Amino acid sequence: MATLRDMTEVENPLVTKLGGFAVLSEQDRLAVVHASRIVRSVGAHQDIISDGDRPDHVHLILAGWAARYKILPDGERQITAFLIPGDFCDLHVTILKQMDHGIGALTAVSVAEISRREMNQLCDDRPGLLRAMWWATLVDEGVLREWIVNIGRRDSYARIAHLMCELLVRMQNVGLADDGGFQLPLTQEHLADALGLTPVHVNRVLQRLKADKLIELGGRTLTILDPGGLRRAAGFDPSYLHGNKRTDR
Amino acid sequence: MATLRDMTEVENPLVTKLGGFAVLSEQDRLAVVHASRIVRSVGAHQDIISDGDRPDHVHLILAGWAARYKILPDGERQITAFLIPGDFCDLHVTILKQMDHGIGALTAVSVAEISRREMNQLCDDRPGLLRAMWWATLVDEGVLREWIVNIGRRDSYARIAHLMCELLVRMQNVGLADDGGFQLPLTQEHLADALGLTPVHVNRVLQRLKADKLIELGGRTLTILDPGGLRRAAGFDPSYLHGNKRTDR
DNA sequence: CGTTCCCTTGACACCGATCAACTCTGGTGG
DNA sequence: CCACCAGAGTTGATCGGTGTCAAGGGAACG
Repeated sequence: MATLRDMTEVENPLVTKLGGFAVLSEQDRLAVVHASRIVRSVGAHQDIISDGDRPDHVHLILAGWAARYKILPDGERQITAFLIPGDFCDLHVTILKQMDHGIGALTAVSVAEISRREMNQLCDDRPGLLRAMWWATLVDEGVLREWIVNIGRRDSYARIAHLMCELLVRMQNVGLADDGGFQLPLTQEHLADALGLTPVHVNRVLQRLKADKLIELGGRTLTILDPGGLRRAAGFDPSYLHGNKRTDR
Repeated sequence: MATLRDMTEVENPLVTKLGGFAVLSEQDRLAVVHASRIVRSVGAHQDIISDGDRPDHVHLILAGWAARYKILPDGERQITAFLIPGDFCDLHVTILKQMDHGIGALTAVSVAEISRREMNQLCDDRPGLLRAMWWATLVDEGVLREWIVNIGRRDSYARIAHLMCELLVRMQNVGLADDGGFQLPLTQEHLADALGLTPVHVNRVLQRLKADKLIELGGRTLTILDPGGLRRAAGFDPSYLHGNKRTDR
């Protein structure tokens, strides 16, 4: 029978994600799990970190969805990233004076809080982990660039399709999705704020994606009916996610 | 009379940029200059690095303008970053298998090529530099996020104004601009590809910015006539650039 | 059983795209 | 020195994708 400890190890999404990139030793895995032991729960619609904060520890999402966002003077919101289990909120923000954006919980979220000191030690002691976390950081940067491309140059139909393709791969990389789909707890307003559209228009485009038999979306679950068709509609090329062993062909 | 060597030291834009963030020792400065000794010239419209490359050394822009870009299946281009003197093209790409985007020279460009090994040594020997380069990396990430906000939520007028505000600060940070303006060698098509607009529309908006006496733009030089007005029009908040001592109030 | 999100729908407005000239400028070669 | 040419900027007419506004419907939850 699995002990609670075993289960925590198995389910740590960061271990899953990094393990898809590099071979981690048993000690690497244990070190990550150990570092994630201090957990804070954040309710939906609460900030995990606010604009202007200077956190003294690093936050790692263990469960639930969050979003990086900025608020404009006129009150409009732009989401710059969706954070899912295994994602760091602020891996290196201690170098800067303060956060230049907020991170809000979209659902109930569990975050691990890892002290600066422990983080440094982790990187010093386990170069394999350091390298793997570097990789994760660079992938995050690639995602940012792809979002610029998505918002700047794709029409609303391809844009929404592209986001879904990306989220599918990322959810697979942490073991939270199979080929058929995953839990997507976002409202149409969240999608709109991430994609530079209005909720009304997102609604209409989602209906077209459903009518075209590319997806099903209801309750809080997204089903990908036609992965190839969705990728084609999106012009999705996953190379910017830099190959997880699990999801690469 | 200044020797060539002296001039190189004084003018190295990375030294200027990092010096705006942290106090660098004379040795730090010399180390940067020494590392930048191998220079390659790239003609306008040439790629400095192409999509799919796996460079074995790091590229640092010493003079001229370049752009990160991605080409979509339908041939459309999206620029995801403008690179100016003092900017790294690919600071950590050696961790990844290959580039997921290209970097093209917009003007004639001088790039320093710094070997992976030398880069590592630099960071190991000079923790002050390591920290300063971390800072530069985090600022680059902040810029990416701000571009998402810019394209996603600002109309074309504020969008173009915002880019100009950003470029002004960044050019000031490397000593290539005063309060009044700077050399801007971009075509209207470059601006369009960066901002998710068409060249025709960029043209019309530029005319409005001129008519409103916010800027002058002709030849290859941008003059900011009304910095306050431009910032207001853009909704520009420079905090995402994380404070250079030179340009902070 | 009511309240509160969230989703949905329709009519209409408008920003920015598209298409197709035309002009200007700087560089090049005769 | 001038004629040409290519690349960049400019202009006008028109189109269409997405935004806006306003109202209604439905499901979850106390």
